[in-house]
Amino acid sequence: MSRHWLVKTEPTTYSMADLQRDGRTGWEGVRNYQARNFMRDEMKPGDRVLIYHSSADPTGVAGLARVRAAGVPDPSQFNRRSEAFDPASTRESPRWFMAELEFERLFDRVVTLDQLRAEPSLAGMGVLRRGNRLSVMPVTPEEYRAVVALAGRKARA
DNA sequence: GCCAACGTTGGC
DNA sequence: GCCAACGTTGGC
Repeated sequence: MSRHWLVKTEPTTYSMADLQRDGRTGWEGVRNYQARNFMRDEMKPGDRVLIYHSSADPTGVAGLARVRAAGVPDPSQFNRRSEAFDPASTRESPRWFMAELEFERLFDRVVTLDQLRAEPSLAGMGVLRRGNRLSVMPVTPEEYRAVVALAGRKARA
């Protein structure tokens, strides 16, 4: 059964528009064990993903992606020049894993944090929880659908 | 830039 | 295995 996810990114580092341009990307640099475990053990190809812009104006869900692959060793852990370099990790036994995400849709407007908070059906959503810092987390199918509904129809060309 | 929240590290 | 210090996240 396919699952649904929310992943955070700071758009000054990598934005939904960047994903649209690239088509797909490796979700590198996540260095939190819980987030890693989700990407290594629970994400599956085809899963749907909400892309959330944090430390942004406005903050909120900026679009949709799909999991192309999961449990992929994160190459940045081996890159000395990367901020995410991990000298303790080896290629034989990598510590960090990532997902590969595929662009699906850029929302016409960000579904803002305020909008998410105002939506009763999203009251239990992880990203709204106080003090939440997890950058990869599951969402329920209902939450996913509610966010897509808030984004509205795709504008006509 | 502030600061609350919380994960990680390391001394013991 | 405790827990204080420290670093990071992320909204404001």
